[in-house]
Amino acid sequence: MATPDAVFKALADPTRREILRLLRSGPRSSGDIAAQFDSAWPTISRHLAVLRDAELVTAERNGSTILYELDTTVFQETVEHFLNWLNPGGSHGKRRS
Amino acid sequence: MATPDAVFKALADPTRREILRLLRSGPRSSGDIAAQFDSAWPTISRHLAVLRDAELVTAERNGSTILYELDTTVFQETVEHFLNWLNPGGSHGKRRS
DNA sequence: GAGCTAATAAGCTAATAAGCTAATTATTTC
DNA sequence: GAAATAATTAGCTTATTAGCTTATTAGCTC
Repeated sequence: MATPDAVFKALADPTRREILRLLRSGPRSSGDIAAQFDSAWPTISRHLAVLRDAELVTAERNGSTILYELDTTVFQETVEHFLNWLNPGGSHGKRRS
Repeated sequence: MATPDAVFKALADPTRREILRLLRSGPRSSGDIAAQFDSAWPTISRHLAVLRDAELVTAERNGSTILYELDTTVFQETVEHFLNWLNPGGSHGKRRS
């Protein structure tokens, strides 16, 4: 399992969140993703590595390209766990002691 | 509203998450919080400032001390918003419902 | 106001992370 | 195997952040 550190840190960058958003519509290749941004290709590649480490995306080679795919399970588990951890007895809605 | 940047960045540090955990049991003074950690007092004070900026805690002066209190609403809103944003058609609460 | 305590701000150092360009590793194609 | 394309890794620079120590602000007590 990815650590909360890795997950939250990965999400703290707007470019990376934008990459995740881009992947909502389906898997895309690294180059395809990089083409959507102004940053240089290697820069996006490194962002993708951070997202991979955090297990927010999965990468799979498909012939000559590598397809990245959104995976929200780790995020959801991290958040759920963290909410329970923060507010053990409580409701999930609003804080209400 | 605190930006997602601020919220996720604040949560990316284990010391800060531990501070939040500590505040589950109720409001505490800065000094009281700092006493629970090995780090120097000003260091914890700065972590608290980061948490304040992210609106994950609220600070209220109470006589000579300042009381910090956990506030989970921003976190919950950020996460909820982000999940919807990520997974527009999908379920929000629990994955697989 | 002087003295005391609680907390933050300022200033510094070391480590981490983002961005670039150039070089390297895979994979397909000829 | 050489050439071409896709993607990552390496190396560098700059900016941010965590940690410390010292200095300053805010409130209380006398």
